[in-house]
Amino acid sequence: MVRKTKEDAELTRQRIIDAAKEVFLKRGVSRTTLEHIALQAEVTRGAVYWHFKNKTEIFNAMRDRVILPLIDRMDDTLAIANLADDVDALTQIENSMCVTINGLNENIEMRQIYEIMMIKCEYVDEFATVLQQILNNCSNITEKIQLAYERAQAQNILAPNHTPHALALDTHLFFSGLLHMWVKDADGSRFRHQAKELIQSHINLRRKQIKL
Amino acid sequence: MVRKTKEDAELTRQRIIDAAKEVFLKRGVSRTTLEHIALQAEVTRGAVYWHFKNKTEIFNAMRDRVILPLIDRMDDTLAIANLADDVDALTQIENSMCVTINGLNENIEMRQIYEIMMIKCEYVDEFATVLQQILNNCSNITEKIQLAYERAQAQNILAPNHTPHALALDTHLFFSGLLHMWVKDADGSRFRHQAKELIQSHINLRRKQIKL
DNA sequence: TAGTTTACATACATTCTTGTTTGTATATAA
DNA sequence: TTATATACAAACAAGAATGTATGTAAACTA
Repeated sequence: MVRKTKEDAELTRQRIIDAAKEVFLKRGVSRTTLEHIALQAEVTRGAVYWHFKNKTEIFNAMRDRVILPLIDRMDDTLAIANLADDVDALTQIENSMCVTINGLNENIEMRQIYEIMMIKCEYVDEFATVLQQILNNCSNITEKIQLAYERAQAQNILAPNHTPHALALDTHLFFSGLLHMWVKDADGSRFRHQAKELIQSHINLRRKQIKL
Repeated sequence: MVRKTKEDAELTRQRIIDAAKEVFLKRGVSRTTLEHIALQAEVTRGAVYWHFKNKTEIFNAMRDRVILPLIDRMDDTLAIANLADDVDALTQIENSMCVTINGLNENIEMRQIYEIMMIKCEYVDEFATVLQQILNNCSNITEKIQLAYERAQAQNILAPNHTPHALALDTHLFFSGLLHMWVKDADGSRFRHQAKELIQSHINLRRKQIKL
């Protein structure tokens, strides 16, 4: 039997992405051949070439599976709308970071794809554009964090003598480093188990101390 | 003419490493072939195979050129010996980070090799061990930073309510993120130009505020 | 100064990948 | 119900890349 229904076809497409993810993780993106992916997906290269133009397209499809939802969630957590709730702006920032860490902890796929993107992919040629997207994303997030810090300042919960801009950059770099280490620390002995404490302590450093 | 003197041979060895660096940067480590490297070095693959067993060995040789000296320099800056000078422990930490940023600013080769290691290399198989080395290095640096924070505490220049351990991890993650962004921000528009200010502000956040 | 080793260049064999082409059974649309 | 497009499998062709084997002239050594 060859021809499948549209639903079946979409299913194989997803299985190819799944397969690619597994192989990318094991062998790195560059060393992965379409044959590897096809084998893992239990189809032939014919199927792979039918659904995707090349490896880059598969990579992007895989990436979209986690990146798009994630950005949304971070945005949500940092949104001004949440001001209505009882969380202050600093807690908002803390939560926005914890949301991502939670995602990594609970969602195996997200963990895998992050690992691929961070240490199993070379950002050259076609992949250089991905890097630009990542950088743009960083700018966006930093801006939103800065807005949150400004709100924190207005709420008078921020330790004095620091500008929201500098704080936002510092937080973003901290978080960026945390994500990298979280991913690299595969056995979880160094960073993973204390990620949340690190985030808390990072935010507490910025909180105005209550005078006794 | 074929046979060269020992000095000449060492020279071609270095030229091969130089060439590898250039090609790695352009094409990524995986996509680089020994033929590419040979061409860039204006030798044949025969010469490359004479000096190196394979691509991994070239990569490691390249890596050693910057990693080994760098670790030494960071260690020096954080060393207790410097206590004799007039720099306090927090300034020591600040300096240790600035030393690396300075290196990146001034040393093209260091910049290039960092870029290769961070975004142009896939850490799988033989390269997985490199990742472990990097992680170990991170632990060492964090420990030394922690010691410096403990000294800062003893010097009574540290803001209260924060443990040296947490501060050290936070600083290390910040710095790790900074390095990553510094490298990714190739056009220098986002991070490179303000790296030092970011470091300063990161350290100032920890400094006990002088009471007015 | 003759033999040996070095520092490569050249040539070869093999395997891996890729992209394309062709074939085909079956959904689906008209 | 028939024509066409779909969703693949299978085969093909061509080029890359690797590792090794062989050749060789000059440097070094005894």
